[in-house]
Amino acid sequence: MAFWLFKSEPGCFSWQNLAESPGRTTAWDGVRNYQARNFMKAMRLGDQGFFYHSGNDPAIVGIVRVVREAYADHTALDPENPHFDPRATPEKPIWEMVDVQLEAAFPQPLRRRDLAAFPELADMELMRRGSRLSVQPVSPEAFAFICALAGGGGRP
DNA sequence: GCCAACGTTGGC
DNA sequence: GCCAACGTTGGC
Repeated sequence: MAFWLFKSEPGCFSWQNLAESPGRTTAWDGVRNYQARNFMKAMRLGDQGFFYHSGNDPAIVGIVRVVREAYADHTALDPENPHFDPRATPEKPIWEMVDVQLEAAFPQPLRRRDLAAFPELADMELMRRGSRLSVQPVSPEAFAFICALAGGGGRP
């Protein structure tokens, strides 16, 4: 079992929607970065990940679970889609996505600036200055540590 | 809004 | 293959 972190801009993808309809499946599409894509390809059914909102006062707001492993991201083929990639073809879609479901919403969002105070989390990719990776691995230790901080919200 | 850091592109 | 220019991300 591996652990991950999914980054989303508030407004771009609604955590609210996800939180209000448990069991709803969401395709994590639109990722156009090779490193992030490769992490998604490495995801396995049942893997868990943090849902992170960037933007103003960025925070981890909960946990999602991978319910479908990587498959072609068809939004790359759609010229109307903001994430359209002219290089993508049905035979070679280039980009992939996974499906996730809400696992737990934290009672309170864990703000990045609060998390930054913990030396235990200093090695997280998220804490690296200038890090822009939108899908990233999280160590089991960091995952458990943050879940414990969240208190009751989630479990590793 | 600012700006540092990043990934990608393209000329050579 | 190098690297400068560019557009974008994301924390503040």
